[in-house]
Amino acid sequence: MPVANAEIAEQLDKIADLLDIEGANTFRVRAYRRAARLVEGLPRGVADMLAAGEDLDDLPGIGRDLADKIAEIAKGGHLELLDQLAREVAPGITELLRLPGLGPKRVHLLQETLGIDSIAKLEAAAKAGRLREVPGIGPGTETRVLRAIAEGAAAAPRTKLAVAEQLALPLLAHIAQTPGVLHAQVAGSFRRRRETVGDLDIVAASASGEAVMRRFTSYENVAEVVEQGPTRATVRLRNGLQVDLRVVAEDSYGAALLYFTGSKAHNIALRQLAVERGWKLNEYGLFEGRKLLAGRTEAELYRRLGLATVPPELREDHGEVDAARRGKLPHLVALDDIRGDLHVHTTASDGTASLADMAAAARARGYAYLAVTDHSPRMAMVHGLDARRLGRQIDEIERLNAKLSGFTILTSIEVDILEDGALDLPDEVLRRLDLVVAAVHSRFNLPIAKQTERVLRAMDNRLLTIVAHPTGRLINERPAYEIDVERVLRGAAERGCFLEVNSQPDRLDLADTHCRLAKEIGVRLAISTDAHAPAQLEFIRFGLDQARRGWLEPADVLNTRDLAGLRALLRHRR
DNA sequence: GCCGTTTTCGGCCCGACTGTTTTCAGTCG
Repeated sequence: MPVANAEIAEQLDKIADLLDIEGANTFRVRAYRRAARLVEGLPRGVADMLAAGEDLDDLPGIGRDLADKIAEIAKGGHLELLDQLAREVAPGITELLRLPGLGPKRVHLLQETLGIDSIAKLEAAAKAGRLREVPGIGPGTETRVLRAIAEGAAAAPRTKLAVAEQLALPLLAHIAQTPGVLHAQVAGSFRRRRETVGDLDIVAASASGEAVMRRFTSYENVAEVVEQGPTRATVRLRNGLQVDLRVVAEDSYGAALLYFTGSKAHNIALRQLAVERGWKLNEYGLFEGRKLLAGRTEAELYRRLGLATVPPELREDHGEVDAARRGKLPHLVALDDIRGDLHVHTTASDGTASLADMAAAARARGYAYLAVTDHSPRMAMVHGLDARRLGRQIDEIERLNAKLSGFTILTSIEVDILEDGALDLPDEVLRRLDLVVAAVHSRFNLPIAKQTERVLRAMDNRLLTIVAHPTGRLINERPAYEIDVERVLRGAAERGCFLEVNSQPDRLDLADTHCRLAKEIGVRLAISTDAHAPAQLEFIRFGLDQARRGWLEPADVLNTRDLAGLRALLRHRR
């Protein structure tokens, strides 16, 4: 089994942590961290890239040395550097870094002076009141550390975007209503629309920071005020999510928004541009000496740096700065471009609303079409449709369509892809449908070659139109099944079929990096909700987020076509 | 450890808050 990119990133981060504790050159440490972020964001497996003879040295921030080390990890071999570091510095020591108030310097000092190299030893020393013997550490830090350990601070999973949204928007409204607040926005990975967020970052413009801070820290959902100053405060909400608020003057609002939206890598790239021009960029603005050149809006900051405004979703230092300089940023797909939904359920299988109600909801959204895709017989527990019941549904759709004008219900099904790649209904049944959505719902544990082959086999059937939730992952619950996404995408390109971006907040499958890979390979994607209730049609926003993060433009998306355009693409496949 | 029409050496992004301090290092984002 190939070593996953996430595992490689983890090892690189581990090396960075250990080097940091050891007191290595900070730029060397930074190089490892940068490499970890890069590997994490690659759309393809490093192992595959190496097998294809690609040189990792070509990647930005990766030189000969790191390329070799990454290759060594990817081959599953022991990394000599890591072994050596683990001998010099205790291997478990890196977990101490996750505690608040403990960074590399203090962790190093704790090991030197008290021999602490694990959470258990740290806890014992803190309880004995011995941490304060270490210079720079006092009773305050000791208490914080003990509390963090008690709360199990080590494992804080990231919050799904849809959940974060439900917490962020009411809080944002609360802050925006403070007298004197001119603007307020949620920045950070939330604004970049990453699939999960580690915390929330809110930026507000106001002349009186104290008033905003008081209102923020007294918000009813705040469980704890972690830190509070005149311009910055940190709180923890009742569910544990951390929220940072930063208040700036109106003249600096754009700069602060830019800064706190990140990503960190994007900011660094922008600052380098500023430095090249002899300027300085920080959260207060773009400066020439002490003179403010820009800061009120993001747009003017980008303009002064010679760039088109980069949409937040692209700010990952994945080529967007260069594209912005050359005027080649993509025109990202947006909600207005979506003409219909190609994956929804009704009460015929596991949906909660009737066919007529789902169609009415889609029509109310301004859509031109809706493909009804209930489950196939293999999904017995949800009463999947056999040929006869599907036939009845087709009849009902014809009756409804006859009464509707300017809106069309498309006949379809979410048919199971069986273990051998066959589809769960015979071709003569599938042939009657406008389109066929197919998905893997069983045998998630096949070896990667078999799982990949299974989906490729299914795509060999020219009646299959769209592969739904192609990796099967459930965020924070279940990892993707082992499947070679790149091979599936290339297979789809060869066969002229399509893959889905499933918009369910738990799925977001394909993921952003796979969207970008699909675009590079030339596979069009359907952004669908998999709605099981009328209100879930709204989830389309979350699928769009990931599509935008993957640089997709309207032309890359199947359901931006009007009905005639969609039918033309479907015919082409058959 | 990376990188280069200013450089193959000498740079590498920037500021707020905290705690433990008598002027600042470390942490954090």
